[in-house]
Amino acid sequence: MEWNHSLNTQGLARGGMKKRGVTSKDVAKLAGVSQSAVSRCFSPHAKVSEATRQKIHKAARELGYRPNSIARSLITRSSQTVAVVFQSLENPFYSTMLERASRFFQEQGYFLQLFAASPGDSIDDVIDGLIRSQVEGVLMLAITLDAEQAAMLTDLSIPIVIINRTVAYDGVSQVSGDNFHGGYWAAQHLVRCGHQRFAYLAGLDGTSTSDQRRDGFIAGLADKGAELHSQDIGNYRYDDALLAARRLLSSSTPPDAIFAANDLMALAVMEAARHEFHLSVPEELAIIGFDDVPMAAWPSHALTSLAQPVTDMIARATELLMTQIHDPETIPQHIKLPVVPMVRGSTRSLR
Amino acid sequence: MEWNHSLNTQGLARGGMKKRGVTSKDVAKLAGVSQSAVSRCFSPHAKVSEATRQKIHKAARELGYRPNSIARSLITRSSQTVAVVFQSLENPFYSTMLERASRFFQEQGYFLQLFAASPGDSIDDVIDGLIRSQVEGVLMLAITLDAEQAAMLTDLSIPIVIINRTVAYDGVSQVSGDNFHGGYWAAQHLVRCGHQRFAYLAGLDGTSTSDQRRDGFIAGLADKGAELHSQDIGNYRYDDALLAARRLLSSSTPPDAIFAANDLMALAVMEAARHEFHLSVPEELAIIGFDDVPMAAWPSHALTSLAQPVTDMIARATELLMTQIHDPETIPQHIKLPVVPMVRGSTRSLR
DNA sequence: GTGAAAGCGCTAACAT
DNA sequence: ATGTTAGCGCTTTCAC
Repeated sequence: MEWNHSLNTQGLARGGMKKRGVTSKDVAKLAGVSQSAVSRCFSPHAKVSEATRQKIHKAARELGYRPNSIARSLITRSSQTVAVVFQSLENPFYSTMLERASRFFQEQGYFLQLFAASPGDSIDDVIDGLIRSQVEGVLMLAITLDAEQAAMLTDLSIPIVIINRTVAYDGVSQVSGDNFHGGYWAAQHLVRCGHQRFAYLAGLDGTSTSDQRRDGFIAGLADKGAELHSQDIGNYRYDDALLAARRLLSSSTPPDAIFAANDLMALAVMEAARHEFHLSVPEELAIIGFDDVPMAAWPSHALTSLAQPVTDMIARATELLMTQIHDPETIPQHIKLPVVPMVRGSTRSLR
Repeated sequence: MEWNHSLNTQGLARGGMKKRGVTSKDVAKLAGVSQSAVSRCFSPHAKVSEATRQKIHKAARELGYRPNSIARSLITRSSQTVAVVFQSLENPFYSTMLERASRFFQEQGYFLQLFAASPGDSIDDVIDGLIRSQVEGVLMLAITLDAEQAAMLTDLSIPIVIINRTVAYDGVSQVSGDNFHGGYWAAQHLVRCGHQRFAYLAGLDGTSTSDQRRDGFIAGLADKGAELHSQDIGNYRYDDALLAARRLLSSSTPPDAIFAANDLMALAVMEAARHEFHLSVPEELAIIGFDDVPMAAWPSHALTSLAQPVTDMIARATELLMTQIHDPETIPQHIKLPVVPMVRGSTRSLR
């Protein structure tokens, strides 16, 4: 204990020196109890007498003791940590979800580790990090895994919930909007409004959301005897969508209706159409987005969009993850939530 | 080892059962070496012969071994984790910073733990979490600490970098824009454009950014012989700013120029002015924001704003934090970066 | 109710 | 270069 003595006499006084924190042993010594008594005292179901509880808390407060959760994790084999993996936070749809998830897990007494999946890179490095840090569950924000990657985690009984992407195998939970019907509605609505040349602005190539929305859009057109006039890709990003919009609208026979795979891109189309091509929206160009981010409702944009129930989605996803963490027998679920058309000024009124 | 035997014969085969992960001991046994050899093999400066390295890696790959970083953290007393604490991610200014920070720390081999500071609540709970989880550094996104709270962390030699808030004491680093001069410029610009009634839309009450921008604004007005006509508060949030804008513009003598403490609020003012009060911007109402988020530059908004160098800010902050983590002797710095006026259509042209 | 003792999975001396 | 040993700070039997 001489070591701790030196800590208290000079370690705290001088700045800059790397010192170890207060341990349960220090508290035990000051309180005159055993180290295990201190440990019990900081456990939820403390079997300690009121008298010792007092002594220990007093000593703990004096020393500024906080249980080291790393040591706790090692012995209990539970990190009390969940991971959130994301691609990009440019879309407020995802930053909102992250914020909600963060608050939710924090309330549940869990820590949240954040992992960024770089667009180009493989996600294997992220998976490695997830396993090394022993997270107890993973929330994937618009991240796809193949079956093998998912198995790496689920084999270690680390549950996964994927938001806004669908995968073809079981074993992971997923929560997403009804992309197909969203696309379908967009097509039917545009046809009903009397448009002729329908373009699709895709999100990220090969993502389930983008593909399903496109498939629904094409099916919706087909059922009205119409077909896709043109398409381009905007990677779900504003800047890329701006470039795509310019390409689409520069055509000698440009589309008169564009369905974009998310609002961010739809708004880029709107900016380009109005301010670069001087088209009136919706008379000369109708635009529909997806997500219904708050900006879509701003009167300047008045973007018709398919609202994804973001509050519901993140709540279902986080609760599902917690359930699976607490009971590993829980069957992973595939939840598909309805999307709701929000008709605004970026599409013509019917008739 | 009988335990591990049962693990391998049935644990992996059956699903749903909670099993422990592969440890360095398992790998050692399979490779026919000591456990410490395995440990060395996964350390940066491995002093192992090529032969054993091969054997170990082969065994590790076979078993799917990954070092348990919790155990490593316990012995090395370093969690390889930094924390980011935020209030809200509604403003893309912060979600962008978070994304950048996440990628930066990940590249440096650090984990990132995310903590949400609830608006009303004290952040003592967050501080408790930071200490318990033994983070090695803390990035505060627009979070203020008082001296005592900061000392809790710095006494444990956990460096803190505060972004976009300033505090009056030393011991923590801070990176922010030059709020005062930003406000000063806004005032001078509005006066030069010929406006008469100047309103300030404050951010969150008592935050350094909001106060400094207001003080600069008032000083800028005063130097032109003008003064503040009215002010209101929007809590840095879109919705609250919308309400504030309605209050300001409903006055019998409404302002003809509003300086908002951030772009999100400025855009709310713009929406209300144009679409609810049918005012032309900038002829009847000039608007200036702060931050220069991407949306500000969209032609529909063309918001004059004071650009904060977000890329620079987050880079300086993260690098500073890493420096302080690696060398505890590093003196905390207070960095104030210049803000750059971006003149756009929401203010009249001069003369 | 309380303490002694045995680890959790790893790293880091210290021998060899 | 490799193995042996002693912990990191905590939780959790197990006696008492």
